[in-house]
Amino acid sequence: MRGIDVPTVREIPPFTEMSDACFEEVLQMAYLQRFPPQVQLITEGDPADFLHIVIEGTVELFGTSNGRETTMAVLRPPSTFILAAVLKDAVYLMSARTIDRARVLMIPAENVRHAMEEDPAFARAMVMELASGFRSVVKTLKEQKLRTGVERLANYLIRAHDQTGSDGQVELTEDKRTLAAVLGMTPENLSRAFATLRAYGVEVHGSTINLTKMDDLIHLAQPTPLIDHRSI
Amino acid sequence: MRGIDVPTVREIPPFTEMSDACFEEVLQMAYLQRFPPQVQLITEGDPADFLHIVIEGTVELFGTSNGRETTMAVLRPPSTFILAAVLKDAVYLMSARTIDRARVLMIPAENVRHAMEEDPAFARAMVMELASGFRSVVKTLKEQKLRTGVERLANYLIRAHDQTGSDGQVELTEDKRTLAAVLGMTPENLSRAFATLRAYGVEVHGSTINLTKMDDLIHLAQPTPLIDHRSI
DNA sequence: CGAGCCATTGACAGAGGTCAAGGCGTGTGG
DNA sequence: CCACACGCCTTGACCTCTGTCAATGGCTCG
Repeated sequence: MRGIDVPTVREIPPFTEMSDACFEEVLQMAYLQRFPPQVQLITEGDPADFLHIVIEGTVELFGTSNGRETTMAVLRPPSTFILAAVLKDAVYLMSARTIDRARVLMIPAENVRHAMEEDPAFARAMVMELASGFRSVVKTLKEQKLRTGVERLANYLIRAHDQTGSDGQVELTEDKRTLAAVLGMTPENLSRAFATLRAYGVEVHGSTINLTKMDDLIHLAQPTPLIDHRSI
Repeated sequence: MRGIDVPTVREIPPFTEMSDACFEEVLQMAYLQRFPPQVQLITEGDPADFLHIVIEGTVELFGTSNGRETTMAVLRPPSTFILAAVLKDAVYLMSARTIDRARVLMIPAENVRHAMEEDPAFARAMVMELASGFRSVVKTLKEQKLRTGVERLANYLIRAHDQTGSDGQVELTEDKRTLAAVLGMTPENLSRAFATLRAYGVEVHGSTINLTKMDDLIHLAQPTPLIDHRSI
């Protein structure tokens, strides 16, 4: 293994319950690499040679077709990505690039598949990871098809609010350009969506957002655990 | 097992490589049920008690929120659905209803998870199924976000054409109302999309479609294996 | 033959993208 | 210290895509 802080990696979900022998073997051929912002890590259509795990920083998954581009997900640690492609020994369906400076652990696909054969606990963890990923994409698709842009923004703010202080204030963790991509709209449209939400007590001061009429906002957003509850 | 034609079930992908003992045990508690058209099989938000496998007929997965509804997928045999919810012992994220008359095999979630622990071949088949499902949803999301309605229809016709005779003729396997749902648009919009495609050699005669200018149609549709290739 | 469903078409409205212009803050260089 | 340039965000005008509502025509089935 190259450049790896072993104890840190050992605490990341897919590895916590792994046998020592398999852990050793998997890390044997793995890389831990640092990347500057805006570096493309993988390209859709390429064979899936490595399983990727975000250890630090932020990574964006995106898709392209017909000259258009769309953000599929934004990942923060600890997140595994392109697991399905690795298991099926297929090509990547999405591309990935860093947003922040980031550290990414890369494990050869071969070793991942082998470790799953050998170590039932690791296999179970990977299956759970895959199932969670599946459900995430389903929620994203539901959100995309069932909500307007304004509603997606409102629900995003409510989620961010619940996950942090819940004190009526939200600090955006990404610039608005990126937030627009996450929410599946253009930056211009995001500005308009914020303007629309002013009537629902959403006050924008740079990257700080105050929510002064939570009841009104929730009434507009209609959050549901079947879309908004991350990790269910 | 109740009402099950054992040899038939044995030939369905997840069961082909299963050990006899596990196969017996799984089927022990399973139901094979017949349903008339338009019957709701599962409801989003309910706990995932059974893994479902479509043996015959057509099943639609759909999602609801805020009084709106959207089709997530249309399944034909042999298709497993809601596998992720079963593995995570979570609630359904989608609802399901029959379109046709259908036969569905239902296996208690408990037994599925137990069989995966006991039978590595079955576990592997289930993981492959889950990974394939994941990639399907990703493709659906990409198609939804990157293509207009007209483009989605054009690509659907090209896929249908390639999968059947490839003789310039396509026979629609569902009524247009359902096709519109599959493509994520209203029936009115589907009609207009067909009208738009007339200029690209698409001639509609009831449920028979003639494609007389494949080159033009392909040029418009810009198909890509990373969205359109089913089972990659 | 009539009821009812489906598909089609037209008119309209809303959501969202594109293009262009301008404001504001930050940082750099004179 | 100020001037300028650059990037990001915002705003306005406009257009496309899509959904909604309503009316019509065709088909099937009782």
